[in-house]
Amino acid sequence: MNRKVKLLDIAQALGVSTGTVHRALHNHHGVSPMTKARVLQMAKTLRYRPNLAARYLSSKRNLRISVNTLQGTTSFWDEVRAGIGEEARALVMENVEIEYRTYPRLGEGEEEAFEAALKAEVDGIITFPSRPQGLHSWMRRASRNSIPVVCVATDAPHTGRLAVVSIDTLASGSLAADLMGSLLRGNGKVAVTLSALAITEHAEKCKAFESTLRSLYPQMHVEEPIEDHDVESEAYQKCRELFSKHPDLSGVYVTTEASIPVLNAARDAQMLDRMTVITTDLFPALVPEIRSRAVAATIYQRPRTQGRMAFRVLHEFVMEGECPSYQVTLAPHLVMRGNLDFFLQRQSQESGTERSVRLQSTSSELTEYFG
Amino acid sequence: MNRKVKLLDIAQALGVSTGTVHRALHNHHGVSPMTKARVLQMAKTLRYRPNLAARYLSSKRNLRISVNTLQGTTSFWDEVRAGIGEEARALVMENVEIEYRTYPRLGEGEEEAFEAALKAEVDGIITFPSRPQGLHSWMRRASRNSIPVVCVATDAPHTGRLAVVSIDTLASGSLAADLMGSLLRGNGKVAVTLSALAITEHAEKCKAFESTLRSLYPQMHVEEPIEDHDVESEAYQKCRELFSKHPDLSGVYVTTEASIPVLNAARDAQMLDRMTVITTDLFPALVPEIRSRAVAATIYQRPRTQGRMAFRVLHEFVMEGECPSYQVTLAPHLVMRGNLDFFLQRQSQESGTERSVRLQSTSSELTEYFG
DNA sequence: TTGAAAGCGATACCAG
DNA sequence: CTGGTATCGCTTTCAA
Repeated sequence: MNRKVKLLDIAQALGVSTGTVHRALHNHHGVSPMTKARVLQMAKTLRYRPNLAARYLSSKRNLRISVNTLQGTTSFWDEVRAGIGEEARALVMENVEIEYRTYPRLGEGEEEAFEAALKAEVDGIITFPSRPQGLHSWMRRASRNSIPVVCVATDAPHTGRLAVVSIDTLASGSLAADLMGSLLRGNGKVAVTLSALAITEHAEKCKAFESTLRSLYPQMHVEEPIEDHDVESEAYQKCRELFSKHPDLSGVYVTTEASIPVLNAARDAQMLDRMTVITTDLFPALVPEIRSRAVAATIYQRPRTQGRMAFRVLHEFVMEGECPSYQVTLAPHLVMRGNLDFFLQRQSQESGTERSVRLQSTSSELTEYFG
Repeated sequence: MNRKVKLLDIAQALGVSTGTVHRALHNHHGVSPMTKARVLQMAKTLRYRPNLAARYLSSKRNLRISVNTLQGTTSFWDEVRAGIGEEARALVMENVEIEYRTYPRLGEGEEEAFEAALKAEVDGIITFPSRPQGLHSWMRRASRNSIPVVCVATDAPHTGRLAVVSIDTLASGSLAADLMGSLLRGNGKVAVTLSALAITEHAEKCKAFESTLRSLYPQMHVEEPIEDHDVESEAYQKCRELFSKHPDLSGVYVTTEASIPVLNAARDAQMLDRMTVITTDLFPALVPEIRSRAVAATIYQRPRTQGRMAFRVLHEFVMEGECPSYQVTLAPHLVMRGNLDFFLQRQSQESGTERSVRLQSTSSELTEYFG
């Protein structure tokens, strides 16, 4: 293995200066197309790769990235933001500023937040595209201005986004189906609730659930999915209707965070104790329901890890000019009463800022890492 | 936030040179105790933290770390090694040499491997302490020579090791118990197999399984654990005995990789189809068993992630002088027939070296990251 | 035991 | 458009 090739090598090979090489490589203005092409070519044949330490050391500029997410109405987005912050601290030392822009409800103010980020000329955006249609033109504009955008939790297709980080919907839905089927021993009628079929993520989970159930437990039956449009009362009402129409229903899979109204509906219909409920995410109100076995299991979407990955991907792209992966899909965790404490403990553990410092240096909490 | 404090700041504050400060900070020889103390003190009051980029850039030295693991008899250790390699490539650019030392069987040759690593004067060791007792004195010696050791998969207590990376045994055992209990609807007699009760990791899983089952499903009964001492024939024989003694056994939880002999024993005893089997790990021979539902679920121990984390922790310590966490425990993944393909796809996917390169630069596969 | 100074490789100027 | 060069903070070597 020869010595690493550096800017000077390619400069000398071409009889130009390192400055020129640098400008060519970063397509800065003021390089003749001719020399630029030659530099690019030579860089490739020499297999040049930049020394990141040197770049970081000499670079004055500091990254500004905007994190556009839902306000902390639920713990999910708080965790995502925490993950982003942790990874930022772990990966780089200073030179990264994170600007949080939050919006109060799904689709409410997210376009404004995105626009604000663009106006502020940030170097990158991490966003939860709750209404991809509305965001579409903004994201395309970002793409045109070559501002990288990473989606978390949900994808926004055809927007030129750099990457998505999300839980694998297929694995989620299929796991829920298999678990449901085996808990019910392959018999019975079950239902699925989701926010809206128009949301890719939910539709995919639902489809995976149905198809897995159909293929692995052919005797079981899945009712038409319930759309709650993220409105609690709607979820409650529609479930009540469902339950009265199907008093023999034996299971429900809630693909969204909105499991509480479903549980309440089942409880009020006095059907809860003979039903197997599988939910999504993990938040305080769900804990007692899991403990009491009202919820058989919940599919934990690892928000902290999603945040970490989103930052990591974005950072790697901005700093190194390359995206490690355009689609990061995580395996969901299954939480049941048995291992519930394990997850709760982690959540609380990382809220604190306990640190173990040996010498002097930065610190990063790795305990829940990859949780 | 003031400008970052650097070596020069400390030096000027003390009226010495940066060289002296550097030597004091790294307790190199040739610094008077007096100045050393002053430097250390000043560094602390000034809250000095080294600039890692600068350090990396100027440092000639390259890290050598030894990875001592079991030979690739099973896919588990291959995956662990792969994870280590990936993280090494992702985290640093060159300057890290990994020396793999493998031993053929549990406890066989691992002391020699460790000794060899010490002799080679590596900067750090990642090891699977299959027989902690035997390794004990070697590890203490490493500790005395301040060579950091990170354990993977199993801990080696009281050895002065820097950190452990492992799957949370409690979460594993409890999840298995809860799943077993709910699949069997809270009734029946079940058994646990393990390698040996002397191995902490196995004993913990077993204990967690028993206690969770007892508390959540008090009507169920757990037989005495079966110790197979990592010998396939022993596992098979003991299971045959178990099955003939308890023809009404309705479930088995295999806490180790040795699930195949258990399944064969159950099959030969013609009890497999009325038993619920929960296994550990995921390897080729297990795949058809999961597909055929001979195995209800397997607890995946995320070897690749364990490897990544082990490297990450070690690297962070060696480079930055501080350990992010002395105990990294990962949540296990539950794999059932429904989500099996998801995991298989990942495994194969990462074996390949598919890369997506945008500009020029290093690449790291993040797809399974945090898998 | 200490100080002074030469790099490390890329960035960002200022001249030409 | 291009070349030259100071600079980033730390490590390391050579003198003193």
